[in-house]
Amino acid sequence: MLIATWNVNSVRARAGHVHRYLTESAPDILMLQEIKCQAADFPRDALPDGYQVEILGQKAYHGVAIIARHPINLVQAGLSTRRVNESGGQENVDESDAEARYLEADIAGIRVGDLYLPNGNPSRRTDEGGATNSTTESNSIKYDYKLRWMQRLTARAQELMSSEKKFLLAGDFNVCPTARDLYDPVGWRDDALFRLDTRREFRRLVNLGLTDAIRARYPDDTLYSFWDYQGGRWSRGEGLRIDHFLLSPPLADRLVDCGIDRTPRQWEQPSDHTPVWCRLD
Amino acid sequence: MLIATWNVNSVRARAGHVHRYLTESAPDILMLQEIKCQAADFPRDALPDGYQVEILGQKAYHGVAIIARHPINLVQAGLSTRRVNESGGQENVDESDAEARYLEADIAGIRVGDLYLPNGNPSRRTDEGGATNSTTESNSIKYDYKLRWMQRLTARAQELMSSEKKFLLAGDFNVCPTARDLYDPVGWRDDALFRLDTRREFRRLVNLGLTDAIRARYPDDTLYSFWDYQGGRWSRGEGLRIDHFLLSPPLADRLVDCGIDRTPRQWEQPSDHTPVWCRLD
DNA sequence: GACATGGGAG
DNA sequence: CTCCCATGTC
Repeated sequence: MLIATWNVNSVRARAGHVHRYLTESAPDILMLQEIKCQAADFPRDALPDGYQVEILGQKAYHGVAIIARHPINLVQAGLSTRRVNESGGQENVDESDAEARYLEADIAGIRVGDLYLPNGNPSRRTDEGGATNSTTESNSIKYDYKLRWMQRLTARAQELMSSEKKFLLAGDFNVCPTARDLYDPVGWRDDALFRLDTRREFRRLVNLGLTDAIRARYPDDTLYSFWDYQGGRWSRGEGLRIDHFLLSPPLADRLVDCGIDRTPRQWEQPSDHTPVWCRLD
Repeated sequence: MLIATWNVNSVRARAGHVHRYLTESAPDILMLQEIKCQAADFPRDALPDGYQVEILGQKAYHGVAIIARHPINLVQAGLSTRRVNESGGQENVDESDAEARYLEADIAGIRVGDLYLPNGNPSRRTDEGGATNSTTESNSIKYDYKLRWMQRLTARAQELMSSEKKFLLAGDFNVCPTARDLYDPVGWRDDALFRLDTRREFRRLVNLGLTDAIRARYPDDTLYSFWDYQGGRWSRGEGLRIDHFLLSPPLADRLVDCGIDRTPRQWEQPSDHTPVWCRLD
């Protein structure tokens, strides 16, 4: 069972890449982030024969999709616990569902959560004083939103830990878990992707008992999954590891191999992210 | 000597097409219209080895360029007679030079004028009366500008007829000379490309003694050089003949063959125009 | 319908 | 740097 995750930075701009990746790597499941379109605009011709797709989309931004060769049984879209009842009753939409960032499904006996965690920058709110030029620093609205979103994700993971046997969370977490996971830890000290508060919240999640597959398999390697378009980061080899697979204990036991496939980052007009994959027996 | 003209509708969007056309058809001279960029942004990699280019560009709209395998000796950019003097003295810019639409050069002993004539639509100004709902029709500002531009072009052609032996004018004239030159003469009766005033002004130009090469070679054929993107005009075969070669008498005598090459209109993401070409001995 | 622009986002 | 959108031209 081969499972992959990929932030494609617009599935319409990258339909050819998605088709090529599915054809050449033939994953059983591919979880996409930042599809940047509504479900109706998802390019179906990106899917080779035999693949199906479930989509949580919105206009212009965010958006996640799960592509698989097995039937996809949708469990929930969004992170809120309350769902719409069948008689059209009250839906209690969590703040974390305002944007299309989370899709959960059962596929071939595995529960998968596909997520696109908020970036959170700018991290600090800067109130500029007039003549004094004084600045007071507090968390920005966007950073607070990120932290709350992470808390909601952790709550969901907690539910899954209690109730489910086999599940994984994969996607673009927008978190560098440790200083080894980015090219310039000092320069990024205050960035929402690496701030101590971010890493602490990520550790809370992992400490539920999840396994960061890539780091478990390669404890000491420098591995990145994202290289900014700006500043020639790819050619300088300056990236971040922010796309992750978190495996629940029974799936961690089934981990055969995993890796980061840098090939698609070298294709024409690539996404700034490249696929991360896991093979389970 | 093979000479071609092509409205490319953005040379940056069509750099690959221009390169392919130059490679496959190998014209000695290619005159482009609607390059839609400043000279500095012209994609030089559109030129195969051995070709050079002279550009009159501006931001976003219009813009003409002459590409050739022979040295290009620029004569003038724009239609005004007065030029900048070398000591930086007064330049008398004609109204017709406000937009980048005309470039004239000597190449291999031939004077060529590359032009992108104003479209002129909307043709009529409509003053809506309030309660009465009356409308008075007079020429629009854009149509008047087109007619004046044509008059200035005719004046330039008159100068060339008097002083020069061999010259041609080629480009996007935005004029259907006769009812045979568009798919729906009745429907287009009032359009700036086919209005009687437009055709009359075009005839004044031709009547200086110029030869409309395509029509001279194919007196009775239905031939188009432009098919609107909208309404599936290409697939319906509904076009306009608005791109022309006008030859002065000595060049008309040297006309070996000419045609409209519909191939590039069938390439991926094509221009709405296709190249028109002439072979002179 | 397919270019251009400028602004917002990452 | 490379997407998205809205508006404007033809």
